[in-house]
Amino acid sequence: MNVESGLRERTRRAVQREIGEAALSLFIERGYDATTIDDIAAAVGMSQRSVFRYFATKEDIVVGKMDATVPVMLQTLRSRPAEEPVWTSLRHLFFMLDEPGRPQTAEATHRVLLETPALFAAYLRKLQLIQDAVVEVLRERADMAGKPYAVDDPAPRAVTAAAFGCLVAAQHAWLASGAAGSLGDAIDRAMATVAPRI
Amino acid sequence: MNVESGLRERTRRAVQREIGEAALSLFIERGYDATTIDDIAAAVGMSQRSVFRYFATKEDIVVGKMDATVPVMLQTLRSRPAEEPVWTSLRHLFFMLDEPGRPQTAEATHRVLLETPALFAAYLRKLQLIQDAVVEVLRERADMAGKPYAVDDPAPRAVTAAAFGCLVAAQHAWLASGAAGSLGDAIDRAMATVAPRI
DNA sequence: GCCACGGTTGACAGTTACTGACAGAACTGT
DNA sequence: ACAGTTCTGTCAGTAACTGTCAACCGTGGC
Repeated sequence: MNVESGLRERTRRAVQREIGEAALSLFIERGYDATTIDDIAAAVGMSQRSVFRYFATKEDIVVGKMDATVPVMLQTLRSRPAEEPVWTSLRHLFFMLDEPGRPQTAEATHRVLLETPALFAAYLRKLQLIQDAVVEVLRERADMAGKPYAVDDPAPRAVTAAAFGCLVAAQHAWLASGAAGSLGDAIDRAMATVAPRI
Repeated sequence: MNVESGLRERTRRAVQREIGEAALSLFIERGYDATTIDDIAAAVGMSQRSVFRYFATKEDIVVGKMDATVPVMLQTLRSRPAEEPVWTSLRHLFFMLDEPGRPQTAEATHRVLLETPALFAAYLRKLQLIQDAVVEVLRERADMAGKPYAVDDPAPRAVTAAAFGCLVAAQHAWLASGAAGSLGDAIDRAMATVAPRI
């Protein structure tokens, strides 16, 4: 039994998912701060202690699921052609954030995420961690293309930060517009206003 | 007696400053998480309750002082010529972050700020709040220059986010280099790698 | 069918960041 | 000196965590 697919691991993920969905409903319904861990535990019929066995922190119940998308994002980035402009490659990272499947809850989720101070802060920090991983891949990519960045060259980090900044700006703009149109279009518009100097 | 300069207000700021400095020393010395509010209160000889009368949260002891720089930043931005490229104007916002006067503590402060998860998250969120104010001024500026942004144009927010992203990237790069050179130079290098599409 | 075992769970106690209430001390303007 | 405001410490309470431990439960060996 490897780590990936044991029964234990599967049930664990199922429980985690169930807690996450119940918690998100409560957060959307009555607000993040007004929802206690005990409320969430009661909603899924377990003790507070057990909820903390599945999520390290309350914020993690919302932003923790982003960890799962990181390997996919990195794989996406690695699979892009080496000659493609960096900005284009970075834009492809954000396609998976376009929340396929639940159009009506996407807005409510975004609202809770961006408008709850504690959650928004946790989200921004998580994005920074993702950026660290992305920068590493960008460096790999430049190495393989025969044009490695100097170790102290801030370019990959700065360009990545600019792209993620555009992402957050797009999410804000999209929410402000009442979630009119697709989030993907909002990201496109935001990223069209800035570009790396090649 | 107006709000600005009464004796009460001055002593209040003095106490706030004293708490801030004592807390920062402790954070640098033994780490943010390992320092309790009671430790800080004891260091300045007051009760825990009183510390919370000067700072809303523990993170605020570190990032709260940024609030004071916001009006200055906005004034700086407003005083820039309207024809100046936005990117140049934004770069001028960051000059005041170059920490004049305390070169050796600047590195330690940055390290605590960027390497303590809770603090880093609070810092990123604070930067977002500053960005909101900056975006407003950019819109004012465009209005007065006779070329207003459309209400749903993500450009000012995206460009601002990109600039602040470069700032954070520069801070990371500067720290990673062991604080070699000035932070201002690091910001220049980071911002040189990206530019708005005019 | 039974038992040993690793992982899971709930109950409990403890720490820490915060908040509200209140009474007394200190300070301010007159 | 007095009245009103502000500051302060104390106390009690909430909520997010964390460690501990005994009971429980599904899996595999016999």
